[in-house]
Amino acid sequence: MSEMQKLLNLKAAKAEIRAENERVILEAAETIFAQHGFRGSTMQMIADQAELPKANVHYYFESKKELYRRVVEQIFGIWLQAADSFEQSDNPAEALRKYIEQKMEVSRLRKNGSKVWANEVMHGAPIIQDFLETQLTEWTDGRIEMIQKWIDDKKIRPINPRWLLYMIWATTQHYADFAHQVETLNAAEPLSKEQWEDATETVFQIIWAGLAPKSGT
Amino acid sequence: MSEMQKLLNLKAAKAEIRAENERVILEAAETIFAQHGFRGSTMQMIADQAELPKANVHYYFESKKELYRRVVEQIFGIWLQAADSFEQSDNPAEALRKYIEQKMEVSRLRKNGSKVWANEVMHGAPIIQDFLETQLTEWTDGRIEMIQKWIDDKKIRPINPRWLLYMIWATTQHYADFAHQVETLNAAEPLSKEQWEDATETVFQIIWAGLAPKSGT
DNA sequence: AACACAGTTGACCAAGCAGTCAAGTTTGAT
DNA sequence: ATCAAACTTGACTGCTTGGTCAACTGTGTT
Repeated sequence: MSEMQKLLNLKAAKAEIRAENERVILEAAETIFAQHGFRGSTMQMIADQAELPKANVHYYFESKKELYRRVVEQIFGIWLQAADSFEQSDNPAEALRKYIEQKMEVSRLRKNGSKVWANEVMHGAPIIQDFLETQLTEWTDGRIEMIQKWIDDKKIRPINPRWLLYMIWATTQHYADFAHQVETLNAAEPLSKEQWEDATETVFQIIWAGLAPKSGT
Repeated sequence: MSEMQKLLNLKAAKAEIRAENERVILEAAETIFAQHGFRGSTMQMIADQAELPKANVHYYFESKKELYRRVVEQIFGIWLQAADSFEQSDNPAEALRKYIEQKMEVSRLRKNGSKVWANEVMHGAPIIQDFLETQLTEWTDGRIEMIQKWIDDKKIRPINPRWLLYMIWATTQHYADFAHQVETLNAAEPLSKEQWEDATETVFQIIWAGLAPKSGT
């Protein structure tokens, strides 16, 4: 075993502990930040959620802000990933269906992340303003161009693509950000699998019927 | 001047001071709570915004929670008021147009209120859960019945009315709650009057075209 | 056995904050 | 002029909380 190899083994073992702990803390932080917002969350709450002493959380993340930033960055990654589904088809109906389905899945499976993102943006995006200005702007402009092309090709009716995108974002995120309201209005029950599917289908149906030049899928 | 009259005059004068100060404080609180959330806002910030000493704010509102509750209750009133516009016509297209227009106006003019509401619901509605369970549930059930009747009368295509309502809420509130994102994507400019009108019209057009049995308004 | 080093943890501290209080001021009535 | 009652306000207090620190543990190397 060379010196180098030994060092690498040691580092690998330690790195694993570090990776696992960071994962646990990030997950706990996402939950707590989603429930209480940035200021409403305490490092103690996050530590309790992660089942670690508070000082240990500070060992892995310099500050509360740093931890929060990491959580928000993670969400943005997921957001972008879902956004890719827009590219999977050249057919407007299929592309939109895939994107809406994907965004609804994110709302269902990553409810906490969506809430943290919503909170961050609602308070003026103090942490991730640069993401909005660079990556989000680029992605949005690209998609607008794409939708405009559909319009030029008479594949969909002429509407302002920007407002269409906002409509999709808003509607799909609503099921995460306003989950509590949705559940209260659903006799205090979480939506069932069938309800999620029905809601997804309805959102797609209304939007697509609203866009199609004549009718049909 | 009777004893009673004198007392009433005094009371009226004092009541005016009280009413005015409460108004100023509530407005300041709405702004600050919208920007920083409940925990992120300090009584000092609210006092500064209202241009009053902090102790004076506490003279009019027992506690931060009490002040917050009053702000949220006020928003709910506005929300319900906008909701009335749904009733103004028996014609689905007109009723929906009025409602969407009204909700977009609320988003434009009462951005801060919308944000406070969104924040409250997102964090599990700890303060206004009773409103959700009573008034909001009643209103929603009523509207669902109404939309169902439109469907039964073949005035609109058969969709689940509940998801339609959520779609309208989500889309219109998006322009208030995510105003910062919308502005960032609009070259850091607030939407112009024309853009607001265009967005409103597009939202209505897509939804209505998505609902109409055949086509046209 | 001695060492190095990443990880763990209870105890502590300084800053910030909601809420209090007691001493003032203003206003209208007599 | 005097009084009462509502309003005003600077100074204070006790608690919460982000962050630190120094002592400790576990593990693999020599």
